[in-house]
Amino acid sequence: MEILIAEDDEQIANSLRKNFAEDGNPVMIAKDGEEAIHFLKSISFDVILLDWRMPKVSGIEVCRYIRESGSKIPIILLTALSQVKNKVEALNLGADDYVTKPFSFDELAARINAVVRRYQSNTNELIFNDITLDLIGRKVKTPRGEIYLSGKEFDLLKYFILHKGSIMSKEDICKEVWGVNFVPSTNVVEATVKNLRRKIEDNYGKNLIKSIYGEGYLFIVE
Amino acid sequence: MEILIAEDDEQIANSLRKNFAEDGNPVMIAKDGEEAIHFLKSISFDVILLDWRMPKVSGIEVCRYIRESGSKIPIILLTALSQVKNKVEALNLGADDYVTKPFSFDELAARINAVVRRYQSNTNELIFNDITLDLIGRKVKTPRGEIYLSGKEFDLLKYFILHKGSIMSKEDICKEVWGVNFVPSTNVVEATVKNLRRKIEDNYGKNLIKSIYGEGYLFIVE
DNA sequence: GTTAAATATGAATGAATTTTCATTATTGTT
DNA sequence: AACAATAATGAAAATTCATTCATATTTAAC
Repeated sequence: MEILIAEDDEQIANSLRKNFAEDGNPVMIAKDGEEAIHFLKSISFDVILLDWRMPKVSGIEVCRYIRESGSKIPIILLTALSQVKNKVEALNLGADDYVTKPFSFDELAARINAVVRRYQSNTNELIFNDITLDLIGRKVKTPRGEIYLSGKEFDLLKYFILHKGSIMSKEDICKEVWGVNFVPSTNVVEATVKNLRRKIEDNYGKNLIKSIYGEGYLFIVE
Repeated sequence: MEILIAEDDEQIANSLRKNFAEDGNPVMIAKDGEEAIHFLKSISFDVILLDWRMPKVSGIEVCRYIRESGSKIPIILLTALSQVKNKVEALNLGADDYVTKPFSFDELAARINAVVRRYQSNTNELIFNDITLDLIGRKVKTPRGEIYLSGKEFDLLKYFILHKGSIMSKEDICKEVWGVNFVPSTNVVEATVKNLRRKIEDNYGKNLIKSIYGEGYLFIVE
């Protein structure tokens, strides 16, 4: 999880960096609000921690800037200002949480997780290795570009990825993808699997959809 | 905003109810965790406030129950337990925030807003009056049932609702819905508007898509 | 290896969707 | 009111999609 910390107190910043590093989370430190905005323009983070009082541009201004630019990235204010009016201002401006110094690192970490979990659980992307399904735009992105799938193919791939690693019977596939409680007497499923295979395996290079004789299909996860 | 409060201390519960009522938010009070779960089964809320220590079923158990049942509804723990380990436990279990008693009502209200805002901004539904677009399932629900829209019609309606109340030029519509940076020499847009009008206005009864001569279209919001 | 069941495939069909076009209606301007 | 520009409409054409069918291939069990 990539974390951006905007904090002018070097001691606090480094202590945080050390703690996050122990959990395996890379941290980038901006020494003021201006630098934070600069970083945000080119790098993408999972969460942003902002001190309120900083040189040049304050944390609350950075928060306002981020939300006005349309980004929904999780923001946590991390400041010594403990007055209710400050908290209310920050939260109403679009901050997701407000933690007052001094704080426990464990609590901060838990709050970050809560906020990031909520953010990510609601993203409309389904990611498998380097295949990304945009569930709203109904597009499939891979490092080699976009694959164009028809409606049924997209639904089927979505079902496969959601149930990757376990065998999916044709009954279940028909129920979910075709909305019928029986396996059609024809071979629509096989035919659609065929077309889907052609499109994604051409792009991906290797076999992803395995047939399990007599049982169904298996989307391979290594 | 419908709020469920699970709190066995009647005084606190009633004080909260009064405060929320002043802001125009209806509140339901459960006197223990069991009652909270009972309410949750039949009524839908926008946010849930849980006391930790309660008779029969504790708040943390209610929280666990809600998340295990698959619901993503915002949950705030509201308790006297101020230890970090309690906060961490609750947040890791799926709570969105943790507020310790005594607390400022204004801060609580701001935290509720933050959590609900994040929840709602990420739902995959676009709601306009009593028309609901399911952006993932690509279905349109109205009180009279489902309307079936074709792909382009759905995209167009989505664009209209997202930009309701302001005039949309054909250039912008073409860019967003058809993915082209010019207005086609033919009248695809008008033709699709026609079909969309037929389908939703039949169902809705009144004119929703207004043509602005020489400028574009306007989705009416009263 | 043979066999029967299951799955894969290419091509064809049929259905739905998107787009086009010719015509009619509406709007704002003079 | 007449005109020109813009928008609406119905129906046809073109395209895309989902499904079917006949045939080929693969699989597991004997």
